Amino acid sequence: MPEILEVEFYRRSAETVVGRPITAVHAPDRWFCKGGTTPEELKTVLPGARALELGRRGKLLLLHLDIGRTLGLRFGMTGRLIVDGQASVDELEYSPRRSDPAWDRFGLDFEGAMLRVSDPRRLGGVQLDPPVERLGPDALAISRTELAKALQASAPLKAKLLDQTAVAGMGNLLVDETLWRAGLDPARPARSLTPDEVATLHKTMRQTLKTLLRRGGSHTGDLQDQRHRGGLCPRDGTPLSRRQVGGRTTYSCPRHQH
DNA sequence: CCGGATGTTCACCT
DNA sequence: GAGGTGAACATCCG
Repeated sequence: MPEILEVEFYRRSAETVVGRPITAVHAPDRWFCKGGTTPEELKTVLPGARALELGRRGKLLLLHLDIGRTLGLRFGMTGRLIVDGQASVDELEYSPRRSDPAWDRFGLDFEGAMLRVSDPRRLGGVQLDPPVERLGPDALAISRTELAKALQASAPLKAKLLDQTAVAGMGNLLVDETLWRAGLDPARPARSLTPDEVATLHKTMRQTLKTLLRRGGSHTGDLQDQRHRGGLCPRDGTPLSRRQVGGRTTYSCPRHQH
């Protein structure tokens, strides 16, 4: 997916629909409707409603509607939000360049605007009143204290950062980039971090998200070009370690990440 | 041809 | 309960 940065771009690009009434609902894929939400319900509830504002919690995009309901959009790994027929994030590595209309899993028409979720692999989804409370603090807003609390676990540091109920928004690329910059070993038990290390991680995470947001996305990290077998640490030239941590392929520098 | 890829959920173990 | 693993989703790429 889109990790938190891409979803933030989606949120911004979709601002254009605020205040406009929904005129039509496209929900051709029942499987894409999650958590008890059905195409029939969406087509009954949504027409006529207006978006009051757009929100986001981690990777979950939220349309707060004037009918007291909230529509949640998830993008999985390959989902894209298309606004007014134009993809808002062009360089989504694992999405095909051109979007096939057959991959439109959900869409809303507004007066003078439209949204489409194009998702080849169908890993995303749409849900009315999604359980936002199950997500941890948003990675772009989390405090040091909240981060420290999220790391009170024996699981690997990386696993907790990927756990959306602990911290919402971090994905595989952002976690590897952040831990590489912070000099922290992804496999360390989360709760083994000292208060100083938590402070460093917090500062580094904020700086990393800010920088990569400015650069244009999760794939613009300094580590990105070396995320392959035989890759070298951009900082010290050491061959990178490649292993599974928290169930995901993980690149880290054995020399400067501890 | 095969493996793996910015993700989440669930079943099934330990 | 916590944590780990593998499957499922479906397409593209090296």
